[in-house]
Amino acid sequence: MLSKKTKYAFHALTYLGKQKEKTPVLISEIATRTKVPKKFLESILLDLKKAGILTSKMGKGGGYYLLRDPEDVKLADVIRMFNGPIALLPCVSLNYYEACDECSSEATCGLNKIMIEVRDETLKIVAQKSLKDILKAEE
Amino acid sequence: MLSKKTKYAFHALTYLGKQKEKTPVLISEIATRTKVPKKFLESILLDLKKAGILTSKMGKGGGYYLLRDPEDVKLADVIRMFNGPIALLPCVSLNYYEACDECSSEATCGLNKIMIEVRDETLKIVAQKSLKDILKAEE
DNA sequence: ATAATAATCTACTTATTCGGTAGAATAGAT
DNA sequence: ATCTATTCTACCGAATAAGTAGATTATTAT
Repeated sequence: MLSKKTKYAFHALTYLGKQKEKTPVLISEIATRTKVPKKFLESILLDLKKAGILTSKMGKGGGYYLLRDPEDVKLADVIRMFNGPIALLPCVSLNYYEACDECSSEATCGLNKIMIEVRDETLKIVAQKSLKDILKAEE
Repeated sequence: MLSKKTKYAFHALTYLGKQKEKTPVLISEIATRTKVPKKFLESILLDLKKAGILTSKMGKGGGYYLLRDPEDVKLADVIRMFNGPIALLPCVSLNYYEACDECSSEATCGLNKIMIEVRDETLKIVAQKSLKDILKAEE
């Protein structure tokens, strides 16, 4: 399951992606409209900024807005950032690989093989679909 | 990611599935051979017994053994039992469904639609593959 | 300059889950 | 009876997730 943080990140990104103008949107506006707790949202937006997906402007007239093109914000980026591995086991993860303590060899582990299948099918969707696809599906 | 408990359950089931004879196997044997902490393994085996996948015999010569045919132990059964939902969001789960607090309507939620895709692809593998497939892949 | 605005940073708190342990109770075999 | 081995109840510590509070810093308008 995705953490609430991850889900909230998607909600916030979707809200920002819907804006016609690329003018800054207040944290508090995003919070009330997406129903995400404001203070919790703050740290999420900050992470998205550090990742170069959003940027912000301080002071009056400030707020957050999308920096990257929605097409270039892949679901996998957001999931990895807030949720960690996409694979179901560390020994099958591309970005967070860790050897299995129990298995003597991955080559002969049946579970390993099947979990690679699951990973690949999930990645097929999640690494190709982007914020743009979410926005398109909302129309 | 799957919890260690889930992974351990698969290891134990695989070990039992490999037994030629259907004679009871000691918890301690399963523990040492699969490298799963014995006491933790106990509770896992107990859950598998309650689910009707394993059964046990007490006293001398006792232990655990498979009750169900390996083909009838789907990966999805084990994952749901120890890890919960297979879907990535509650609003997309078949067995653990919960409405989304933030979304006004699932019909118009773009994230929801994509996560249904992910769920279906994962289920395609995990609800069809069984312990038998794990065992086969080990050979 | 200064006041108002709004993001940023630091540091908690609280709840939940995970991984694991201890020990008593119970049942079966000899 | 006694030994063996499973079952059951309850607990513990650590990590993580979720959320809160308040001070600080940067920007803009007046």
